[in-house]
Amino acid sequence: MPDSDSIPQKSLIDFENDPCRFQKKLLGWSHKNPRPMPWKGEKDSYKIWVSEIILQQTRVNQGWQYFERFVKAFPTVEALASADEMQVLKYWEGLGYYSRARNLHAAARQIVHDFDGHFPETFHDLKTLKGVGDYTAAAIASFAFNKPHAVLDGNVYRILSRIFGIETIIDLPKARSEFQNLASRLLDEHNPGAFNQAMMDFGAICCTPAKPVCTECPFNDTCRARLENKVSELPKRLEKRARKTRFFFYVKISQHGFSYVCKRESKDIWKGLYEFPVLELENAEDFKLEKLESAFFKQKLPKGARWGEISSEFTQLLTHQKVLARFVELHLPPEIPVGFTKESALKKCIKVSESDLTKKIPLPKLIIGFLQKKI
DNA sequence: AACTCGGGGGG
DNA sequence: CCCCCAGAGTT
Repeated sequence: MPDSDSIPQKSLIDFENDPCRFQKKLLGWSHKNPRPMPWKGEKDSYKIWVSEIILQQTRVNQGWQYFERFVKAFPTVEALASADEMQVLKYWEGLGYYSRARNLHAAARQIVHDFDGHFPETFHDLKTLKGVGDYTAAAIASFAFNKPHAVLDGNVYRILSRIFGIETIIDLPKARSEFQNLASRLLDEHNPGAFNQAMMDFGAICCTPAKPVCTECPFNDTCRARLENKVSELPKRLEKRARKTRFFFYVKISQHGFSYVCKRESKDIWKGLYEFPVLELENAEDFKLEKLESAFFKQKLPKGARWGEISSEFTQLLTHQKVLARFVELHLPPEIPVGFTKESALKKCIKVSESDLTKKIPLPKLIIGFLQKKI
């Protein structure tokens, strides 16, 4: 372990005053390590925008099928703006972070109305779009319009924290400005798109979160984390919080080939998606029909209604919570209308055919899992 | 500044 | 299991 005096300070900070040297190493690496992607070389700002939104907190492998389907269904900003939200969400089904889809849709309408259908080109204007923050605005500005804005994403945090040995906890707001300033200083202003692309490719392929390939890294001679044996400790993050478990008891109503679903409106998970009438329970011991009967029907089941079996457990892991669900079918005779109860949980339901349920209604993965297992 | 929004792939 | 991913919005 070399003491810190033996580390050549000058060569480490030298990148900040000599960004060209950083750029040369990075772009040299990029040239030797091409990373083909479906949207690379894309000039259509609309498609660049869509790809950036889809890729937020999402791996390329997970997102690219969605991207291709999405731009095929909505080839232009006008097409997206004139679609309805349920249709847009259906194309997002299974991808997660559904506010991205709702914001994308709303922003398409912003572009048509506020920008007269002309895609905004400046960082400032881009940021007025819903769902477009610092990262996405910089990405679109640089990729589509060759404007000098450095992107700051998870890759960039990781790369810079290691090369410069920055121990600031990256979840903290002050880290954002610190890293943004550094990234902006290093940016190749004559080639911002290529620089940003190279940074992210480098982070995805070489300076990876676990087991980075330092032997092939162009910065391995001066990387502070490597010299100090801290590669696995950087970047520094906040401790994770514990995950809470929630219990959802779903009622799948079956009535001559139709079901009832309601839209999740509250400020909670899966906003905008649809689900069966649900009773949220306090604990796993409450999965009992009496609970449903008292909550939904005030103890009195409609005439002719018949319960099915309570399903096994279905679970869905989210970042901050775990959802544990059971389903039970309620067979209803055709003549009983949905307004059979005064319960608000059922009042807002819409009646859908089994085929619309899977083809048109955007559903959480949890529900899809139940539907597939049932068949 | 803290929290929340999904889901998947890899160690 | 745990980590984290081409982040953003809300409180």
